Amino acid sequence: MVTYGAHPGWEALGDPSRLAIVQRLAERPCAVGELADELPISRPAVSQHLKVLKGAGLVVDQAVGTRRVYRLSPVGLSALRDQLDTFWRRALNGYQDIVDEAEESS
Amino acid sequence: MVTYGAHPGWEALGDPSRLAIVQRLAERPCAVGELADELPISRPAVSQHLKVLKGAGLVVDQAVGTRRVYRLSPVGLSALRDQLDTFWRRALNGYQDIVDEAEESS
DNA sequence: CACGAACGTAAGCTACGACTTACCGATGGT
DNA sequence: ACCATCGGTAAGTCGTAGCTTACGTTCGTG
Repeated sequence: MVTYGAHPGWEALGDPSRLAIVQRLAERPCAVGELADELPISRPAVSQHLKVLKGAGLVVDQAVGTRRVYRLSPVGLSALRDQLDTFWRRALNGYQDIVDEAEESS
Repeated sequence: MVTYGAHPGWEALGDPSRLAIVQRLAERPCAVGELADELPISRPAVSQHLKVLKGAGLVVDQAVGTRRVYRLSPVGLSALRDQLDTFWRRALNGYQDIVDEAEESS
């Protein structure tokens, strides 16, 4: 298993179906059935994926009558965004800024 | 499976071991053996992960004598960065910019 | 020229995750 | 009160990703 203590959002976005769900939710908030209609998987499969995305803090849900509307969570996405931005910035300047000093975050 | 035509980088970063490798490479360029020493997996395992990361365009390798030094690829990371930034921005403003055009009725 | 170091690849095993069908609870309308 | 809709959960199957060991190859060094 070996969790490495990484943000669960990366594993959540690693699945193609979940990334597709996130892409749909980036366009508009959706109920479970709507997502299942647009995707080549069953509705329970979508439900399970949403559970993972919710556990990773990437989506939030809201009960509307008998339906549950899901939408993206800005706070959850910002964590991944910042980390990926760090990777990109480090790679961009050719590791120039590493020479001086190191500050760590576990 | 069902590829959805997504960027392969998401699946590449979805594995905890590969994310750990990327984190190490974000600090400094590394050879395969160096990464294997810092990680709880064997050297061939690291090699296979690097192959996936390279296929996704997230890392580039350079032969230095008998060693292969890997480092992050800015261009590969920027694609993921932009997409994740789009997700984040859409979620942040509460889908305000979508309301005008799209209208659904069931 | 031979030996060791560093790496990639092949083969094989194992475990986990993604998916399905079936079932059940909750909500809303008539 | 009844029924239909919507969604989460359980149980079970199956594919495949990830890991290891073993081997082949390249490069540098004595």
